[in-house]
Amino acid sequence: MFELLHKKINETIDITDQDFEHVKTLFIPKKLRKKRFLLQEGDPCVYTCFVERGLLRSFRIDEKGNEHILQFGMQGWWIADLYSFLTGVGSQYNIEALEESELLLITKPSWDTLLNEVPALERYFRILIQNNLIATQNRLMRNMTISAEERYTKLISEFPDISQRVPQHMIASYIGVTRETLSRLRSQISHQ
Amino acid sequence: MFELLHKKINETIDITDQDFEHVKTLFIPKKLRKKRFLLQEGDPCVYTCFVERGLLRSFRIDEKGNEHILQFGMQGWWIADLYSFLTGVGSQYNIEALEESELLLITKPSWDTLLNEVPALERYFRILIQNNLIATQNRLMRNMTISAEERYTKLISEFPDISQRVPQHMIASYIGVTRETLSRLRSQISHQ
DNA sequence: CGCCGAGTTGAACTGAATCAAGAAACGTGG
DNA sequence: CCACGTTTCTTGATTCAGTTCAACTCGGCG
Repeated sequence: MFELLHKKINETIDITDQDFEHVKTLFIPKKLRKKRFLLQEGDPCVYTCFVERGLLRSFRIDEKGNEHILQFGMQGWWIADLYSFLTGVGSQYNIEALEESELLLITKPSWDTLLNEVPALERYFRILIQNNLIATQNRLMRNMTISAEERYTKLISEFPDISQRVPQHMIASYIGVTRETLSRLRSQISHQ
Repeated sequence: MFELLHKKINETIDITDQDFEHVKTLFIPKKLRKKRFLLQEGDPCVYTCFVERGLLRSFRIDEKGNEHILQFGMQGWWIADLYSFLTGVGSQYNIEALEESELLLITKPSWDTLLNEVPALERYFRILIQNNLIATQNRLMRNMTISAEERYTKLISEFPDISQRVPQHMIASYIGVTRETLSRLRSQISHQ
């Protein structure tokens, strides 16, 4: 259950087996079935979630009822409503399993404990968040500079398996267009 | 020169005077005049920059020659091309002073040294980057969910002084519209 | 004085949204 | 294992927010 988390942490920092044993005690393993929610809009985000296996998404629903996907959480990634997790206020996002998933959850108090007791993890999380920030900045700039078609083709070339695992209307709402528009873009692309 | 940095660090972590004296030795103070560049697209981003006083912006120029602003760097904020700084590859962004500014610069080797010698700063930077990530995610979602007019009015209400300090065409390129569009939105707003 | 960057305004255009309808794929219960 | 309802995807017609191109004004500064 903890293999992937152990591997991921070891990729960025050195962690002793003893420290990792301590890490284990603070996480709550959870299986989540497809279409089940880990977090509903309005509820405080009690857990930060590491995805050992499966696939989740975090998304928001606007006034018109349209979904907007902030993030896909694939194996080895973290997913949460960060602001809600840190402050305890009601969440702006929903988090839902797109596949049957195995998760490792940690509460804010446990996370604080963990960072104090295993200070080396500060660096792990700093680098994790740093990479996430870089990726989010890139996505933001892409949304401002390139067309919907380019955003689609780049996404597919970077995450080829996404089109097998995620329904098209969700890919549309990730790149920031309607399902109809993405459908038309795809048919254009296939007719060269 | 280091007052604001000291204050900012002290707001998030406890740092001894001795440690802060050490911090001081690793930064390079620099004054940058209006319209001068700290970083040009293509050059590696050698420094991460703390803004003691003044105002900078980081931006990209697309194939059509349009500017897109990633970030404004106000007093007390950090600014850099993070990816270039961390990896050493050529930068995607330009960084330019919008006002006469006083900066504190640190190189990657010095920053690495700093984090190893003053481990408490890992937490400071983790939290700094965390807040930046939250803000960037919010901006991304706003771009996908609300109209240009709303993005403008929200920006102005959150940073009221921005409209005094930054020319309108840069505000336009920050919210992701052309200068003409922003000009029209503003005249609509003023005629209720 | 003349020039340049910043802002405004108008007209034509366009990429994407919206509204509407139907076809295909899926999965759940009987 | 089939039947039915739901979700997903497609296609067409229309509308709309924002872009593009072009011309003009204003203020500051060398």
